[in-house]
Formats: sequence, C-alpha cells, structure tokens
Amino acid sequence: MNIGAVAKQTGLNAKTIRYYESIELVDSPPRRENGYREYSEHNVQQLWFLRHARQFGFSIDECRELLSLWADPNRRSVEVHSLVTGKVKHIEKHIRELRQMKKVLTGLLDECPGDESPNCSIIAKLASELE
Amino acid sequence: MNIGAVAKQTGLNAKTIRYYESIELVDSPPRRENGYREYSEHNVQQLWFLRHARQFGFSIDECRELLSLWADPNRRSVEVHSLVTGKVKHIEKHIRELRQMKKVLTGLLDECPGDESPNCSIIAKLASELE
DNA sequence: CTTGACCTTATAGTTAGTGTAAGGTTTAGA
DNA sequence: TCTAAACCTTACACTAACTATAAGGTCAAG
Repeated sequence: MNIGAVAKQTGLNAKTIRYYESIELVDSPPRRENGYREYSEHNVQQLWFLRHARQFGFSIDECRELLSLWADPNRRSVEVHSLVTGKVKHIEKHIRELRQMKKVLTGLLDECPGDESPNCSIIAKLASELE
Repeated sequence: MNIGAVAKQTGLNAKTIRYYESIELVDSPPRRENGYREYSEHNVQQLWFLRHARQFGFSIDECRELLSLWADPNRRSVEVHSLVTGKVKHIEKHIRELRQMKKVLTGLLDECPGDESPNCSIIAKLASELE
C-alpha cells in the first residue's frame, strides 16, 4: 500500500506518517524500485496504534512506551495500567487548572459592562501590580 | 531598575522578559551606558499586565490585543468582553475534550487486570483497526 | 503527450519560552 | 588592589508534534 492509501485508512496525515518514521517511532516500511514506501500489514497496524494512542491523549514518548509494551509478549499488564493511571491523573490536574481559569475569567466578565464605554475592570485587573 | 529586579518583582523569568521584548510584545526599555536595560514604571507595568494575562490563559497574540486595548483610551469595553468570552468558550471546549478522554481511559482501566500477566485490553484496544 | 494526482526530500515555521555558551560589568570581601 | 560572585549582554540551539513550502520525480487517465 502507498502512503496515501494508508493515510486515508488510518486517518493520519501522510506527512505525519513520514514524521513518525523520521523520529523512529515506527518501523520504516521497505521501498519499491521507484522509492515509494510500501506499507505491510505490520506497518499499518503500528500506525493504527498510534492514531488511537494519540487520540487518547498520549504523548509521543508515551506512545513509544506503549508500542514497546505492545511488542513485548512478556509485558506485565500492570505496567500498562500504571502508565494509563498516570495519564488520567495528569488529565484531572489539567481539568482542575482549566476550571480555575474559567472561574476567574467568568468572574471578571461579570464586572465588565461590555458596552461602548472604555471602562473595563478586566483591563484594570490585568494592569494591577497586585498578585 | 535592572532586569533582574523586574524579574523578581513580577515573577517573570528574565529570559522571558527579553523574549517579550524581542517579539515586540512590550516596549524596549532604554539602555544605560553599559548596555544594561533600565526599566521605567511604564515598562514594568506592561510586564505585570503580561504576567497576569498569561496566567489567565491568554496566548501571546491575545495578550497583544489586550495590551493594545489597554493602551487605547477610546476602547469599547465590549471588545474586551467578547475577547474574554471567546476565551471562556475555548476553555470550556478544552475541558469537555479532556473529560471525554478521561472517561475513555478510566473505562479502559477497568478492563485491564493490572497484574503480572501480559493480557491487557488497553493494548488490544489501541492495536485494533476499528475507529 | 500532457495534465493532474501521486510520491520523494529538505528546509523552515508554528508556541512560548528554556538552556547553553561565551563574554562584559559591577560589587563585596580579603 | 585583586579576585570571585553575581550580575548583565548577545546569539544560537532545543523543546512538542506536527504543518507548510519548495522543488522535483513518477504514474495513470484521457
């Protein structure tokens, strides 16, 4: 299969696929005589794996770990479990931070008239030298 | 004031302050004879503004807009209001995405034994060719 | 035979800084 | 007075995860 077909199938951008190959995240597919990449079932599966893992929010480095766990027949599922648990904790922290931001911003919105006048407590708050 | 003192006061890294100057986000402070930057009250206030705006989650480009609104005595507060409203909407979207991710991941965790065995439905799910 | 849709590589840009190198200046202490 | 620490300066490279662009080779259809 050519890279375009793989891209269409997996939903990854062809450039992204080449990028994953360039950082050695996936195995390089063999080349045809004309230099085109020829994707095997194995190559395509790795890309599906990445598509999913990235969608689930794993970083490239985490994907690297997950891929090696996938490839390891002697993996201990607890390793996968703890990696994912860590990810969930991280997401929870991120959500808390965003909620706090939202709270502050909506608080500010209530104090800004939002009309044609220049008076705006949001601007005033940003410009203050207080913490 | 030297850059180090400004950094300490505002809580910004000195490198960050130089960076903001290099992208013309803030006015360049004048230099002394020895080449050191000499920060005026005005310069410091701009940096305070940025410190706060960045903490509230505004991007550099949004900060640029906010700074110009701040500087404009004829600003209409509705412009500030709508900028911040857009930001809040964006944060809400982000939170929704993260919640969805978390939901999927915790669902997967329940199905993975998390023991010494290699069997793990998380890995299986990632490797599947299904959407 | 040509046009368009593929494919290839290399390079630079994106965000918002941080790290490092290599050097000049100032200040405090011995 | 010398020197060492603590400042300051610039320039360049690096981070994450791609995306955009340029410049070119290949292939299939009409």
